[in-house]
Amino acid sequence: MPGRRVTLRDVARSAGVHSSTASRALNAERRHLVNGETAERVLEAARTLEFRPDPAARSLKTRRSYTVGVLIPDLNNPLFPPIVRGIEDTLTTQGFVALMGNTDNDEARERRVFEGMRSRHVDGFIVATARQHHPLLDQAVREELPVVLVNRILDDDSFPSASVDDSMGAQLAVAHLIQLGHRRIAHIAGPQDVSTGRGRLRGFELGMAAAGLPVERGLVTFANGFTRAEGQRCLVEALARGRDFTAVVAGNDLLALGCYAALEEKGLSCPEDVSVVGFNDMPFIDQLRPPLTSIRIPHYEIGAEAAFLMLDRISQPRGLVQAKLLPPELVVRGSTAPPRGPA
Amino acid sequence: MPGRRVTLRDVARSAGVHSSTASRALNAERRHLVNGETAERVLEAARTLEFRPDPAARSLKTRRSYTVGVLIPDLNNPLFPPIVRGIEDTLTTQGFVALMGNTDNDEARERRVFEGMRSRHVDGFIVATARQHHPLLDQAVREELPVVLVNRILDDDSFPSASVDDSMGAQLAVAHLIQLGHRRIAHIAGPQDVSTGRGRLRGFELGMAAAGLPVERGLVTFANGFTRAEGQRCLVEALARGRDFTAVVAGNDLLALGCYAALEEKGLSCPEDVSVVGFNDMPFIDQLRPPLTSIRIPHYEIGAEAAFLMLDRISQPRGLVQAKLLPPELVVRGSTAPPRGPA
DNA sequence: TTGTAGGCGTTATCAC
DNA sequence: GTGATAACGCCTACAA
Repeated sequence: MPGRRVTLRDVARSAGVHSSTASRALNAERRHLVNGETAERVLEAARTLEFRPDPAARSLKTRRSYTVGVLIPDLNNPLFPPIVRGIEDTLTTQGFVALMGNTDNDEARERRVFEGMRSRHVDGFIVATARQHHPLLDQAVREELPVVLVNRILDDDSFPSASVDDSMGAQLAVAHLIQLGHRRIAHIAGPQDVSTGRGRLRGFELGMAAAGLPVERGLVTFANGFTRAEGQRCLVEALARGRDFTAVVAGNDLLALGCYAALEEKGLSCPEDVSVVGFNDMPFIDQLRPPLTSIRIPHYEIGAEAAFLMLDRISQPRGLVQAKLLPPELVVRGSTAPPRGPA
Repeated sequence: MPGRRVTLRDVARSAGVHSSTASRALNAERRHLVNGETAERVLEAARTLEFRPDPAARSLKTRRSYTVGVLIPDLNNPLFPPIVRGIEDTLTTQGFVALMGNTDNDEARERRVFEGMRSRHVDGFIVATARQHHPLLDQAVREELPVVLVNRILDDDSFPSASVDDSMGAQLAVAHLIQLGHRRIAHIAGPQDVSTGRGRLRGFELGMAAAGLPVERGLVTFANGFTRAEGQRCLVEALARGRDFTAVVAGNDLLALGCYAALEEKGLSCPEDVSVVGFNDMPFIDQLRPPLTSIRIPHYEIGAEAAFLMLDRISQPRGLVQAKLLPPELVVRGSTAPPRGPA
């Protein structure tokens, strides 16, 4: 029934004050400049009128758009929906909104999306696509646009970031297998040009070292992508070198699915012949045969954390650059068991 | 290196005209009101100065934002990522951008998201959350904001919509089972207050009728939600009535997963004892045991189609109201087989 | 503590 | 065909 939109003046009129007073009362940072009782009246009026400040008008004045650009490779990757939700839910609490863009890891597309957002004056970029060298990030920095990385880290800590402790995750996986009695453990490592691939490999090595186990050359195989096909190729390759391992830590769940396929192809069974641990705890992997043991990553929380970092950044562009590292969690299912024979 | 932002006045000054003239020259629709030569000069100036109109200012005046709000229940539902990508990819080609909001089917949250978008002057709403009665839609209509439904239809054709032919999908499933030799087929029907639930039930009935098979009372069980738990509950219930069916058409894949669980619980096997057909062809259901036969829905295309309808709507608010119905496709996998004994 | 006035960048509506 | 002026809704010096 309101029909027309409610403006600040309407609120002011209804509260019997001037619009500037209303403005002050409604802004938490300037509320102290106004009589407590008056402020209360304004807030009350705003509430009953369901006043919503117009971001366009505000933006015109403050040079803020209350909008954040989110760059992800591909929303269809099940990793990203929960991250995006975490981002969105958090931004919403502060009246911000997210513009989402899929880049498909395609440079031209990435640039197009970036420009589209920049021209809409986004207040910052949350980026999930960071490779080691990234011209877009440089440009954002030049234009003093805040950038927060999510789920990826660069080697130098030049950007705030929210991600999972990949190394710890891989260590959890290795420790679990060792506790089951495994001694010879293989690793299908993800691409080494992204931080997740590197971190998990390092964790694997650290985990083995912590148990005093050598990581021999043949135990690590490098995948060219986080795909099922690559997982299959790599494990087949590793098996071809002579199956001297009883367990595999896969760089992520898709690689683990590839391991399932490779084992089936070679007539081996999981977990009887080879235990498999995934990474990410994707939806529905508990429905696989066998249900996949995996490292659960708090994706939603990572997204939320990234959004918090962005909000910080927007209000304090020169603030501390933080790298939030969230702890992963081991989820034991049916794909891991003690090794068959004596090690 | 520009440092300061370039405004319309800068362009005007540089071209030696008044800002209103510059504005006209830069707007393709009003360019004819201005001397061709002058216009050329303005455009040239704009180009060299790298002028970018401020969307906030423009939006404040025109109430247009080149932005479309997308309301979905929950991005984590694997249905939606491809739909959203279809929407986004299509909008992008016309310089539009999507604001995404998750409602969790919660009315308060829905309203908040809606308001946030409205206040950002979105040019329209693409809505995936339509139940039969929907105050938000009424409000949008009152404010003359275009609304397009995606993946849902209302009974009256009051809104443009893009969705799949649910009835045809269920008919495909039934026909497939009949061809395998099944005669007594059960249906786990989804909630009847959403169009997908109703459409699939109708398709089931039509498919049975087309084969001259009766749909007896006990063969249809109604789920209270599209969840695995409900699927399990319903099939257990159906089995308890006396297992006189050899196949089940589930209202969607999650319900089908529940059927798997129910069969396991009762010591029955799929497809030997009971064939199961899902609906949606979610990612990774080909990895289940057995891989699930399902009805594939062209989600990306549905999203793209919805975006096209929205763009039409924005340029012609009074245009024809179209309901696009895309055809689904049967994907046969391991969960369906001929019935064991003679019917 | 509150009000006044002016402006953010753009476009619509008048005059000329 | 072009220029002047006012407004969109909000914020913020500055004055009272």
